[in-house]
Amino acid sequence: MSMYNIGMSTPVSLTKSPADMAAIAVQFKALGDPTRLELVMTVAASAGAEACVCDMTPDTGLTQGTVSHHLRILVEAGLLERSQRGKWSYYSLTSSAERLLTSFNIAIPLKVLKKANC
Amino acid sequence: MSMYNIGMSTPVSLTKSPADMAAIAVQFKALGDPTRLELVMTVAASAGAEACVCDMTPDTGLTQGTVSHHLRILVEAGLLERSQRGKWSYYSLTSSAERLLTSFNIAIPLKVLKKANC
DNA sequence: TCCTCCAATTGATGTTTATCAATGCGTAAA
DNA sequence: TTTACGCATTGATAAACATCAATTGGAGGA
Repeated sequence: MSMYNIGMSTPVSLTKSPADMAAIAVQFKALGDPTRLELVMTVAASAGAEACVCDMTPDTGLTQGTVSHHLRILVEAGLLERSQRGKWSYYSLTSSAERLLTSFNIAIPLKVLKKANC
Repeated sequence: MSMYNIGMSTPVSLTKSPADMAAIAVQFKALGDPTRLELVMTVAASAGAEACVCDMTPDTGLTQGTVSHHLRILVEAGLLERSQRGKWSYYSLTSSAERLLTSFNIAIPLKVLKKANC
């Protein structure tokens, strides 16, 4: 594994393959739209950590079709999962999205906060 | 600070203001382009943690003007800094970008890896 | 079976974006 | 003061994207 420098000469190892980087770029791109970032936050903030389209649509001010379109992009990026129950589609965070949000300190699991003195 | 659930009912606190979220979306968007992600990685991997346009242009296969365009977007997103010395423009990571890459395990400072048993 | 409801899909449209070729702007060397 | 070099900027163009209105597709309920 090759070594490089980052910032003030702190040694680092670059650990991702080109395919990994491409997948990461797709996730970045998916979260780069304010509407989609809001949707992900809404899911994270929902009771049971899942939300259906009819819950999310009013907040956005967009049409149902557009929200559905954004949710599909988030699913294809590997950030949301879809599960249908009856007439409703429920979206929840993938573990990948959870790690991502936690890493960016956007949503911080309390058990991590409690370990802060580690 | 309001409380929510994430994943398997793990309690979390959402800590970012709308303005923060907008800025984060801009950074996600900037990194959502494969060329720009590559540019950031190139800077991170360069000796002295900085690179000039003439170094980065050949790798991308794009024209100099296009690379300059992407670098400007990264600067405006707060991910890169520009410093001119003589005829050359050197780009380096902002502390924001360093934290971001580290958080995503794209580039892992070794001193963090050594703390892995924490 | 028919009707209602939720969500996905389609087609169209205006906007944004990535890209190039060409030009302009400093800086330093000749 | 020319000349050469590195980089930013501009204008144009084609592709990608966000959005809406309308339609389609399932899943229950009447």
